[in-house]
Amino acid sequence: MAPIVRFAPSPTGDLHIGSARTALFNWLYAKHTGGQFLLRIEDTDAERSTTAAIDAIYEGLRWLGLAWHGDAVLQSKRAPRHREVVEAMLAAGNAYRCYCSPADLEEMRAQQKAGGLPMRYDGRWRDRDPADAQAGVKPVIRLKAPRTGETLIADQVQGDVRFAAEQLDDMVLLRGDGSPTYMLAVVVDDHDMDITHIIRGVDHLNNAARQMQIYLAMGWRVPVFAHIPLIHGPDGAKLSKRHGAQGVMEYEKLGYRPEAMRNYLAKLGWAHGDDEIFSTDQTIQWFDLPGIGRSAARFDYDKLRSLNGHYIQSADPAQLATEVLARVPRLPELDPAFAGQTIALHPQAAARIRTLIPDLAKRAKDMNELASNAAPFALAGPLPVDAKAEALLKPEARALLGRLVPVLSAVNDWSVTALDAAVRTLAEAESLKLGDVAQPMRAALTGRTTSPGVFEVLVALGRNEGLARLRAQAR
RNA sequence: GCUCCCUUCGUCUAUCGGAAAGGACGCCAGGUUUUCAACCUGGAAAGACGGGUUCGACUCCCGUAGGGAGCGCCA
Repeated sequence: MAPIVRFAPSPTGDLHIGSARTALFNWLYAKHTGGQFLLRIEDTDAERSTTAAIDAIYEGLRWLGLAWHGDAVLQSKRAPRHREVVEAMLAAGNAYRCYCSPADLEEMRAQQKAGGLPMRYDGRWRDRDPADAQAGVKPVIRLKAPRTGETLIADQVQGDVRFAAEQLDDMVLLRGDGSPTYMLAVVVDDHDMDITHIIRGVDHLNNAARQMQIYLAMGWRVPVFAHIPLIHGPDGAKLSKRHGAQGVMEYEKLGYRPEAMRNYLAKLGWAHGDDEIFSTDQTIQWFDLPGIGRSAARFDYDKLRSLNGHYIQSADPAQLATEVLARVPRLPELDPAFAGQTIALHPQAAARIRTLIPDLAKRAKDMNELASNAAPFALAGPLPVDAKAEALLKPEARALLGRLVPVLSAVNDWSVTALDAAVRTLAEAESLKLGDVAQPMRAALTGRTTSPGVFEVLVALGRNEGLARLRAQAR
C-alpha cells in the first residue's frame, strides 16, 4: 500500500518557516514513495483560527510548489465524528466523565508542583459516582489510560522511545462544551484519512505517546511516526521574530526563490552524503526517513543566500528576465533605496533586460538585488546617479567622456568586440588603463559604480541611448 | 520540579568500530579581471567533558555539563 502522509498546520498566522519544512518533508516522502500528500487544517481553536490564516497556508504551500492531494480537510467540520468516537469509547469503558472545575485542577497542579511531583491529572473521577458532582459543572470526558506498563514509540527518526504509563495522565477528549480537543481530533482524523506515516516536529513526540492510547483504545492501526528536529535561530534559540523572517511569504518578499528554499530547507536536518545542491527531482529521488538527523539545526541566512544566488544563475534566462520585469515595479515596497519612488518601465526594458540577464544574474544573491541592478536599464525617465558614481565623475573624467563620445560614434558595428577595441585604442592613445576609461563610462551609463561589463551595457542600451547617456555626463 | 530528545570546524553536515575526520556556507590569501560579481587555486577551522566496553572508539554503554521539547477543557 502506498503511504499517505499529511501536513496538519493550525491556522494562526503566516505559514511558519519551520512548518514549511515539515510540509516539505511530508511532500518529499509522498513523492519519493509514490504516495499521497494530504492537507488538513487544524482549526478547532475557533478563537485563534482565521480564514486569512488559512489562505496564508495555501499561499505559502503554493509558492513553495508543494501541491496537496484533493481538498484540504477542515478539522472544525469534523466535530460530530469526533464526538461519535468518544461515545464509542465511553460505551466501551475506555473513557469517563470528569466533573472537576478549573479551580480544582489548578489547586491540584499547584500542590503537585509544590511537592516536586509531576504535574498530571490524578484520575480522581475515574471511578467516582457522577452523583457526587457539584451542581452546574459540565463534565469533560477523559480517556481512561492504562496506569501501568509503558508505551513504545518506534520512531523512524528518534528511534525507540519509551514512556512509562505513570507519565501519561487521563487526557481530556471532549471539553465541557462538547467540543473535541486537539489530541482526540488528530487521532480520529489521521485514522479516518488513512494516514500511514506521521512526519511532524519533535515538539509532538510526547504527544505521540498520549495519542497512542487512543489508537489502542479504539483498536486502530497505529501509523508510523517520524519526529523531525526543530529549526532554531542563528543564535541557537528558538526561531522567533527577532531572528528576522518567519513566514514563508516573507522570504518571497526578500527575494528568495522557491527552488532555493526547497533545497536549503531539505538540507536542514536531512542529508544525502556530501551533496549540497540538488534539484527538486533529485531530492525526491534521494529523500528518505533514515537520512533525517536528530539534532536541531540553526537557520543560516548566508548559506540560504549562497544557494539562492546559485539558483538565480542557473535559472532559465528568459524566465528570469520575466520575473525581474515583474519585480522591478515592486521595488518601492521591497527595497528601501526605492521607497516612495514612482516606477515606470521603459519601452525597451524587456529587450534590454533579456540581453543583460546572464550578466546581471551573476551579481545577485536575491531577486531584489537583481531587480535593483536591472533598474538602470528598465526604468523610464532620467537616469539617477548615485553618490559613488557622482564621485567618480570628476572634471577630468567628464572631459575624457567628451573625447570618448566621438570615438564611439564612429563605431559602425555596435558590438561588444568592436566597442571594446575602440575604447582600448583610445585608452592606449591616452596612456590610460582600460579601467580608467571603463569606470567613468559605467558611472555615466548606469549611474552606479558596479554593473555588468560596460560594453555589454552599451550593446543592451543601443547606440542612441548609450551615446546619449555618455553625452549627458560628458563635458 | 518531572518526562523525553539532542551534542563532529563559527554554521549546515558526511562518517554507520580500524580514514591524514570529508564536503558546503562564511572567513583569510592568491589568480583572473573594465568595477562589482562570477570563476579557479590554496589556507585556518571540529568529535562538549569524564568514565567505561574493545586489540582498536567520533562511532557502543554510563555519568556530568550545555541546549531543546513537552507536562492545558492551545494546537
